[in-house]
Amino acid sequence: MEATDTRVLIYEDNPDLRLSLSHLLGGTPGLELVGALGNCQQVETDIPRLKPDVVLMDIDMPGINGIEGLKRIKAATPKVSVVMLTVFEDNDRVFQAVCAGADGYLLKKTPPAKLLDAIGEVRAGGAPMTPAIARQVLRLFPKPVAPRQQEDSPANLSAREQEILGLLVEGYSYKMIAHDRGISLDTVRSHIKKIYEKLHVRSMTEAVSKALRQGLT
Amino acid sequence: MEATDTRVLIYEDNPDLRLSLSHLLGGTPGLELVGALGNCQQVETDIPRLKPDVVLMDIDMPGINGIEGLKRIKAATPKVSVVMLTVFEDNDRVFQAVCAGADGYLLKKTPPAKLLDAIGEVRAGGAPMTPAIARQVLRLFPKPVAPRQQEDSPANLSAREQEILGLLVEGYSYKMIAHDRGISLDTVRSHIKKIYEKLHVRSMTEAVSKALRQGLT
DNA sequence: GCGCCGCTCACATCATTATGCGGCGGCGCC
DNA sequence: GGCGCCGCCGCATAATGATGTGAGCGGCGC
Repeated sequence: MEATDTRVLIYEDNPDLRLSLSHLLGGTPGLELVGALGNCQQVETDIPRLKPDVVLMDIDMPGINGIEGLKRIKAATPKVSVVMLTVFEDNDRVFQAVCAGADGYLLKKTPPAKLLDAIGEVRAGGAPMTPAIARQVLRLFPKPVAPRQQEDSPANLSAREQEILGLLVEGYSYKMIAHDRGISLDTVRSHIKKIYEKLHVRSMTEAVSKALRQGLT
Repeated sequence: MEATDTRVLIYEDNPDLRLSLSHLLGGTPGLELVGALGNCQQVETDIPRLKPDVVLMDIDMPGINGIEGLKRIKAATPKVSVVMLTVFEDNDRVFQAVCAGADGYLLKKTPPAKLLDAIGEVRAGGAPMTPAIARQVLRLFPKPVAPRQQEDSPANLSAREQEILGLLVEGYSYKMIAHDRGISLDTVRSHIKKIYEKLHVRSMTEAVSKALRQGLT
């Protein structure tokens, strides 16, 4: 999938740490270190110039801090993934970073191997963060209205059929359903055939679409 | 430091997985498996009876599902930590789980060692989750604060890609799309490949599910 | 002009799904 | 007891989808 290396840009005001991060990333196959800067004063021009895929952003920096840098990056080029680096897991910083669209949040003491993992994860669409920070995020999460849909329309599907339809909606394949439910592949086929008949559809996508739209989930 | 073992309770309807989880946890020093149940019909009485510190809760269960079980636990005994287990990291489930107060969210395919780590983390006040799920949580987050434009970002899908995704949702096959839009089958494949990459899915059903749930239609 | 991106197309290969045929045991109903 | 519905299982074939590699063309921005 990835034809080229992942381009990584570092913002870190501590020269020692900047250097060691540079060495770490520079010496890793699959990664290309496109820059290691001590501040993000020129972040707006740095990004288009260096075209990073992933930015490692220290939060505590003189001048423009990491949160502000993050905001500017996300405002101009939201595609670029930004992983925040910090020493403390303080609530307020996490909150601000999350609101500003951070794609990950790691402690500086994160071991090198984990850091490299994290870059891979963020490239794969993940959001690396330490469990402690994840907890902060969950705590910050407001508890808004859960758009509760009322239970309705048995849609003449049997309980088993509804169950399997639910799994299809979740993206399960026949194989996965069979394995997860401990039944044979042929049985899954059998159930799905009947579901199709009852819903008057002829493919998984139609069934999923109908299920979601009619709230059979 | 722990004077007593961590008491763990499992809810998992798949007998095979339930058994292997039981063996894993039962054979781990520092953990005490207090139960491994196939459904959470009696969750309100299970908890005070078994007094778990940590609950591993499968999301997809017949009868009372994991989200509902989670809510009931949190309503009665919020101190108990609940880690959700699921096969797929779909947006809606994550959202519901987070809103209901889940303390962690892991994939079933999580390797045993990681699972044990996760139990330790949650006991230590962390919130174990996979990076991909963490990302979901972050995506869910900024809504209430909305520091800037909400711009429901078409998920960086190009116009053509959205168009084709729309047809998938309608239940069109590759062939039908090709014919309908007057392009070749291979072109349809090509577009869909890119859609999958951008949505981080691997099948039509997942794409359709994601599209409908994220309102890309 | 050059590079990047979106859109187009082709060929190939393997995996999964769709469909039709059948069979078995259990359960509730008249 | 027969009948219908449900859940389970198997085999076989054809169609469709998933993934990789590669390539041409036109527009846009620097």
